[in-house]
Amino acid sequence: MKHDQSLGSQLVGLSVLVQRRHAQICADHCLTPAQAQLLCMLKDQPRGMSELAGLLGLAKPGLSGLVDRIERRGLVRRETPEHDRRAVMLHTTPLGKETVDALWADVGASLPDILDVLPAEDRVHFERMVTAIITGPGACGGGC
Amino acid sequence: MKHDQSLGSQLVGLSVLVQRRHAQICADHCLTPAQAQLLCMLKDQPRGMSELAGLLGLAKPGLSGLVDRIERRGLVRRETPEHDRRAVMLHTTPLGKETVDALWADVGASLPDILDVLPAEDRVHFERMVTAIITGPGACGGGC
DNA sequence: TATTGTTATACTCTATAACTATA
DNA sequence: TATAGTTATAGAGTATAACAATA
Repeated sequence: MKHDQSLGSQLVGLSVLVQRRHAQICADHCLTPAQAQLLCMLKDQPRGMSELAGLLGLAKPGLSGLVDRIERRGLVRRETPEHDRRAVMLHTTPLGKETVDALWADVGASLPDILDVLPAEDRVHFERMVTAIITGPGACGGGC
Repeated sequence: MKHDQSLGSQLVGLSVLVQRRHAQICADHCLTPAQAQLLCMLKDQPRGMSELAGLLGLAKPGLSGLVDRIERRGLVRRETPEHDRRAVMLHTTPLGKETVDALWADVGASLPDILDVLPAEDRVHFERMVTAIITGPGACGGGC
């Protein structure tokens, strides 16, 4: 068996493969991957800008712009809590919720296709290992 | 065992994890991930712009700009073959070769850390499965 | 003074359309 | 006419620095 790539570069290859497909699915829903990730983190609870910037691994100005663009499209809404008028809580709108639900349904339905090359019992094993990796130490919450 | 995420979204999560680390390693070498991927594809052979655009999944104008930026830094060199003076062959310079070799050594050395949560025999199995996925149908050559 | 966010600026990546030079 | 690349333009993403408002 040929083995001319390091495990590191194979992981990058897998990641590129997944991200290309993911970007295509996002585009089908008129979203960018960054917007999809942001929406996903707001799906179940509103969050403040600083918290979100941390979760997404972004600097705050970058998040401000990201939020501007999807707020313009009516997918999220900025709200100022009374107890701290510096802060902003970000909520999804009903349209935003609907959009992100439809997106993740598609992601769940078509991304796992890339595992079709594996025999069924390997797919189950693979899934367990991926779960361990993304919930282990070093996980960044990026996948939402 | 809790299981509240689809396999699709877990794959995206893994991919985000890998890409964040990869982007950091690229930054340590003063490269963006797109530049790293381009250099990697030129590592062993010169290529034409159209071929590269296809391999990278880019439109040709996007590639022109990408090449401009790393050519300015002396990592690649445009060359016109005599037999077709419309064409451009892209070569890595010695500096480019050195840079990409150092980068991929670091990727190979530190990216596999994310698998430390798995027992050793699982890591071997995981690696075999990743190899199958990225060399299977649907593979895009993106990982280089 | 410290914290929360935004504005200003700049650069990279990427897309589409129009263009140039060569075949 | 068809092909190989480039230029023009635009929008998204992200970074740093400077700023405003509130605590």
